Amino acid sequence: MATDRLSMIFAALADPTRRAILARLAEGEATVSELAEPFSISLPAISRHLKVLEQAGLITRSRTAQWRSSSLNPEPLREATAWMERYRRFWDTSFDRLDAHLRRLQQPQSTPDDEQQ
Amino acid sequence: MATDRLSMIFAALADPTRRAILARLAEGEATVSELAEPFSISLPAISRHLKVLEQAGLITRSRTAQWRSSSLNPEPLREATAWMERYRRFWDTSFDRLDAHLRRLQQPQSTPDDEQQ
DNA sequence: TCGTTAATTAACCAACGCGTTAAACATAGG
DNA sequence: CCTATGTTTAACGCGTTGGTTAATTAACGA
Repeated sequence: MATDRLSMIFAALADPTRRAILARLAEGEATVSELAEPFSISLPAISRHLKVLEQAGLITRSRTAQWRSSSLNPEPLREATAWMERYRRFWDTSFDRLDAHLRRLQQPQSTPDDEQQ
Repeated sequence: MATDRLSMIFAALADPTRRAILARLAEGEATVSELAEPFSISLPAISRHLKVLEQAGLITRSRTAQWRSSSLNPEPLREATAWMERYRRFWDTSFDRLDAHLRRLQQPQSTPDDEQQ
């Protein structure tokens, strides 16, 4: 498994089944069986997708009786968006204009920097 | 390899070395050797990271003489951000307030939906 | 043409990801 | 208790990823 948090988040999002699960959870919390219903894969497979999402912090889980219900935790999505946001000036033209404006006003130009490894 | 575009983008971003390469490319285009310099891994390894980034559409490559220079292509980052944007209302409180406001005004509530698979 | 430099491809290996089925665990409830 | 239901864990297969070193390709330049 990936060691750093951001890698875990992106890796979790790299699977279409997991993204679909998140989309479902956006409508409200759901049990494992409910989440598995739209898919043609086994329950253990779903169970492990949920573990990946949980370890990435994208869902939180609670138990009542024999049901484990998952609910969306958006925090990591905010983190991932924040990382990408640093590149926004490369595609968002209005941001480009803002960027140019700020650069005219202030002295330092900031460029995105990633974690060194 | 992942089949859909979004999965390829997220998978490409899931590696810290590749994110660092993107950060370096945000400062301007660079050759393979220049990109490899900060890392303690071999040139072939870097070469394959670049192939992953290229296939995800995150970089474009050009050649002059024996140098292959890479430059950032932000489009996929915009795509990925657009996907996450649908969940913004779950963490952004000002969006929450806007969302609540819109829900009060209009009848249908929209929830994010993912690609079915 | 020959050597040097830049980069990729080939061949290999260990670890991981994602699926399976079968077994085990946890809780409710007759 | 025993059984049914919901979920996870175990054990396995198989393709992919991410690294290595060695060989190959590509282009320049004396």
